[in-house]
Amino acid sequence: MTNEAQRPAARRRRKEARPQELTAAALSLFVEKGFAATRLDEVAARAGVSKGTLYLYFDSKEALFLAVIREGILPVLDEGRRMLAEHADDPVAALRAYIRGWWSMLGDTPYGGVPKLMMSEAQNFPEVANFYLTEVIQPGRALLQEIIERGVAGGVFRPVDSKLITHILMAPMLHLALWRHSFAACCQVPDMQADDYLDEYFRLLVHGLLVHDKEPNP
Amino acid sequence: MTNEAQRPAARRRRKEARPQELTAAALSLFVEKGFAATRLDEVAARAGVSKGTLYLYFDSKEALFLAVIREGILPVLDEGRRMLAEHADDPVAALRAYIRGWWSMLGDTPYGGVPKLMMSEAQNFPEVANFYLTEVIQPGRALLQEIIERGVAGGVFRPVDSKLITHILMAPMLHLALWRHSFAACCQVPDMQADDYLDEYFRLLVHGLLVHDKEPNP
Amino acid sequence: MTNEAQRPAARRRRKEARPQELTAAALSLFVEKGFAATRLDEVAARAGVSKGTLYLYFDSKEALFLAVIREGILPVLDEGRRMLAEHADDPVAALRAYIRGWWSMLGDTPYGGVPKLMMSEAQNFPEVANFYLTEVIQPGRALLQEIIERGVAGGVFRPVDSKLITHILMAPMLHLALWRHSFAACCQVPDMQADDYLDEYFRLLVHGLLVHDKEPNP
Amino acid sequence: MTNEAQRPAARRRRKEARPQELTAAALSLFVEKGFAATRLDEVAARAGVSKGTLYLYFDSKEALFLAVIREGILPVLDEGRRMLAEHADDPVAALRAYIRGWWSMLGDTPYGGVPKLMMSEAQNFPEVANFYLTEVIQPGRALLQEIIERGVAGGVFRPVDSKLITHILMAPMLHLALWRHSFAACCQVPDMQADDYLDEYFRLLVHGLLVHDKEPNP
DNA sequence: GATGAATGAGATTTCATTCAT
DNA sequence: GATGAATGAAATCTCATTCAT
Repeated sequence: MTNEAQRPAARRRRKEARPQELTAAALSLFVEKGFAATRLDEVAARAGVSKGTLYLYFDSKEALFLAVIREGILPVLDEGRRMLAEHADDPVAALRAYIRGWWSMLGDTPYGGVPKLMMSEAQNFPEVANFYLTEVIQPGRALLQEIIERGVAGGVFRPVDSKLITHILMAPMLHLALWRHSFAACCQVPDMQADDYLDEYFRLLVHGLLVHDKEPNP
Repeated sequence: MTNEAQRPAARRRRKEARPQELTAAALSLFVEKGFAATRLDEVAARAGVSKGTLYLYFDSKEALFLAVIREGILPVLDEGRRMLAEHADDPVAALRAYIRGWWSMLGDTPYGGVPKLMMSEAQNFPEVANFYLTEVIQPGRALLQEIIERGVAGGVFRPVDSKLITHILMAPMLHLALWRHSFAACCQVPDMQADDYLDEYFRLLVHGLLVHDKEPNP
Repeated sequence: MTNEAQRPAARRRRKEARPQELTAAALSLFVEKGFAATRLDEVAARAGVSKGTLYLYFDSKEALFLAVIREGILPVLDEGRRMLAEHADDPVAALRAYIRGWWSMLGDTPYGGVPKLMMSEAQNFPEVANFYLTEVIQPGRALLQEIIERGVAGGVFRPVDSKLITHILMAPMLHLALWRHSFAACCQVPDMQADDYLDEYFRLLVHGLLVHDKEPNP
Repeated sequence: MTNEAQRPAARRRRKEARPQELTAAALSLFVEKGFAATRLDEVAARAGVSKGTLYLYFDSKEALFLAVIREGILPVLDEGRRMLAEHADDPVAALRAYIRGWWSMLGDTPYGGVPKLMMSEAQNFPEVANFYLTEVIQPGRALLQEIIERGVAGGVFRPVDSKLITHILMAPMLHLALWRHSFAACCQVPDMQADDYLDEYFRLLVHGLLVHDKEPNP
């Protein structure tokens, strides 16, 4: 039996990195084609291993799917909490940071396809959907809700239904990510400039569409 | 051969109604499970016919998919154009009508699942995606864009990037439909009241989040 | 109940002609594609009737096949016997008449595809093959054998194994028919002139390939 | 990936031998039943593998058919050319060698069924038929034509239409093979002794039917 | 640990046959 | 008698999973 410590470091590193190489390949394909339409052959090929190797690390295709979803999303929440604390006294800045942060740390990374994937597959994998809802969506929305509620309490934001509004507020961000992994990926559409999109969105949030006689924050 | 008009009326009526019965069954299943995960057995069973019957009307599973997408969406656009004309002089009312109309005539009907389906499958069916983009999404957004541009021209709306903003404006509506056909369909989540959601959204659009010293439209 | 005698003559004629219209269509398709690869849809379409009509006249696809083979071949044998009697005293002329007659009355008619069909399907329909062998092939060869044996007995033909030689003698004729319904029907090959082919064949039969010091028919 | 040379020898040998095991099984069944009537289940069973295995080596049933035809026929032509050279000065011997060689190296081997198969399926697979025509039939006939033309040029053979005559000369050989794989395989017919048949045929070719020593019709 | 040939259950697709009209 | 929509058994084909090497 080889002693763990005696094994060459390179190989040990490789072995430990394997599962993530596999889930990364699987993620990109699941997002691209959906779970059912993705063949494990392709996943293995994209990860540069043989099909059998997948089964050394994951019991089944479903287990692979679960691992894909589990992985790498939760750490982001901590970062979000940290940011929120930083801007505790300025709801507008916090909102801006939330939007920017969501995009740069999630939407614009390989994990940006997960919302599409989870929406597509929620009904096929109710337990996974529940897990994702509980562990990712709801905590993420709770952060946003807190920003909103602080703003309202501080008299900066209008009184709103803070639960409902989080759904509404998330939608344009999610849409940006969904669009990128659907129509933008297959049709000749002019690239949506994410930064411009998010800026425009932020202004919409803050001011609405109407022309106001007096600017609120001079 | 036999003259069409001479055929027994009952059978003819059935023959003509069949394709829509089949696409209706297929639509609901494709939305629920996705294209690849839907078995034709199930489609046939839900439509109350045998598997073979599907092939009397559609050459293949893909052809069925295309028929599902083609069907019944386009008429709605005319209705939208009519509505827009009705509110030609009031951009705010037109916007409200657009949002409400989209929901009642699309989002809240069996076709409300099509956005989810198309997003999920866009990369697997680029030609269909292109068709949908060209025939449905872009005309629909053009209507919205016109509302916005009229509002801006009339001094009612702030100047905005009218192309970008249509994406942003559609997002919460699409999200409502996507949510209903994904997490809401499989997880125990408190039902999102569509009317409240859309009202809240409309207020957000009009006013933004900020408290304004002076109401713009007294 | 309609009395047979009262029915319009045209209709009665049509009804009696039906089975032959159907077998004619079936024959041409069976020869072209083989039994298994021929769809009853096509047979019906070529005969200008509906699929269901086939089942008014034939119990099954196999029954149709059997009818195709049964039909219209046997009368030819009588004609052959007549011809043989005509040339009873001249084996060479009889042989020539046999070859020419076979081609003009069988090979060059719609039934010219039957040899191909029967060869292709013999192992799938042993009973039909046996029927065809007994009723068509063997009587046909018996005629030929008699020609040969008379020629040998009369000192005109060399002594030969008269059983074996009939197989050999039939082969070029059969080959002409097989070729026409296989490669000639699908590949760009120079048309084999049947008359030239059969003349050349007849000369080969009579003289062989060798140059003989003394020509037999100066 | 893995180096080909490092793979276990046993498995590699198997992998390389597989396609031929599969085409051998397919050939025998295609000849027996025809292409359409042969089920892949049967092919797999006869080859001793599972249905899925066929698809590791051939993309479709049609691809399997093409492979069956492609395989193993062409080498024989070289052998034929060698033989022809050997008998360059004796057309009669060359002809005898051609007949005997065709039978022993093609007709009497598993490939002896290919002529029947190709004739049956030519119209269903025009490209394959064209390939077979160009690569097998025409080169084979060219060899025979050369023998004939040398014989004529040398004054040994009568002047003949050398193109037509090759068709005629091939027919009895082909017929022997066709017969064996059709009626002989399913009906109780006295076995045709191939050697006797070919001898008798050779004599017919050389001498014809007529008695030459003395005027046949005194 | 890693491989990839092999499997077989299950999907899509075909088509001979039936039967209400 | 004639039709052709509908059927469902059986074919082709796919692919997650296994396991000998």
